Amino acid sequence: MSAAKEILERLAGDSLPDWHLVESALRRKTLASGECLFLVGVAHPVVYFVKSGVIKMVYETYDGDAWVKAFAAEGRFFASIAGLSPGGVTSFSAVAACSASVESLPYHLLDQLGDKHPQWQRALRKGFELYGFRKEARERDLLTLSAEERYQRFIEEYPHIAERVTDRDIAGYVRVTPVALSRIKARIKLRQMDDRLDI
Amino acid sequence: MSAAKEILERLAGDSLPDWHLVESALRRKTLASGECLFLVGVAHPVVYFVKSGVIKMVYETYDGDAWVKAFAAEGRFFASIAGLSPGGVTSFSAVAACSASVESLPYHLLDQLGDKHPQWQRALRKGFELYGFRKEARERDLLTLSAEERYQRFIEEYPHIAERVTDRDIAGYVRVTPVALSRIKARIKLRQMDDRLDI
DNA sequence: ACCGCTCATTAACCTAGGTTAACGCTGACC
DNA sequence: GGTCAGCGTTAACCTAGGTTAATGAGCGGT
Repeated sequence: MSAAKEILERLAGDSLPDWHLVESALRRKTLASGECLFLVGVAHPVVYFVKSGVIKMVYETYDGDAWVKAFAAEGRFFASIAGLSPGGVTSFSAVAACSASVESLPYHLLDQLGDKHPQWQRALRKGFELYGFRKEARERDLLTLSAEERYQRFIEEYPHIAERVTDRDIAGYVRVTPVALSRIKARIKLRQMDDRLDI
Repeated sequence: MSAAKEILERLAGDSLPDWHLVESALRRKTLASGECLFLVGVAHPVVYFVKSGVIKMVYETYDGDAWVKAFAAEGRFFASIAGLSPGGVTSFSAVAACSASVESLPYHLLDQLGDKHPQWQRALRKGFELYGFRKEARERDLLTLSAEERYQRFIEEYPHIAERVTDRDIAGYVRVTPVALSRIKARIKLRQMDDRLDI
């Protein structure tokens, strides 16, 4: 059975009708590390589901830095919400942070299914609710934690992602430069050694 | 006509049935500046609508700083998404940033209306979609802009809020200390004077 | 085996912002 | 009218992180 279906039905709390429509619209794509799924600033009303690997969503600034908005690993849906609504364009790019495979689905199909079946509308609503919940947490981390705390939390919370992406990308997620991240790691290691000596 | 109703029906793209249920569940509350609507860490499945004034949503850290997650002014809905789901607790506090009046609505009513009427489910979904869109923008600002840029963007984008809340709260939103914000303002003013002399 | 690439680390220097403290202003409350 | 508390500003000092550059390790391509 499709992993995506299972996740959506858990969201809806119900079985989802017309799944065959999803099945036939679904496109599978395999990506090498560094390969781009979509670029910032384009109309792209598509929702993705990660089958394997890690996708990073990045904001590129005018002066060439790339900050990592979020990672999506196996079992996660993602999309640029700004790029979903008619006339909207994506607000970030999506790039494979390691070799990955994804499934894609045109958003208008989900929208139609939502209008047709309350179960689907509910699944979508719960999906956005969950998205809002996650964004709240990310916003809180960016507002209230120091760079070092954000790094520590990231590797504790997402070890399965941390071990597969480069330190450079982790730095982009923590919102420091790779140089600063290297210093932070050295600082933590030093402190751990001190702690051991203190016993 | 209720301003909240108008906004919700625009989201749904349709008229909303059973509005009388909302009408009779709605509670109005007036708040003096600094008065608290709800505290962090409590079960609070309530959605608010701002009739007048400005509400600030704040994260309190263990060492006593208060960072401003967001402001909500007239015409905005808000809630702690984490506090909406059964068993969840609010992830921030809501406090009046100036004298304000709000309407409140138990979330379970909206949830029920959503299960009962597709128009409501759609309104809720669109509401969360909009919330996600806003959170995406906030996250991007925190990730890609400097403190000074965040301040400039805030006063340009929300002048009607900036003029009514304290600099202290603006600093909390921009994610700097009040002292640093004062320096930033001085820096900007100095540059503007230089610009004028350069003509 | 060699080249060339990207990545992680380290050092040196610089800057923005945090911290603490002092000062003046305003507005609420006796 | 006097007192007090909170706010915004400024100054002095400190620290975390940005910037630039050099170094070395790993690795795919030839």
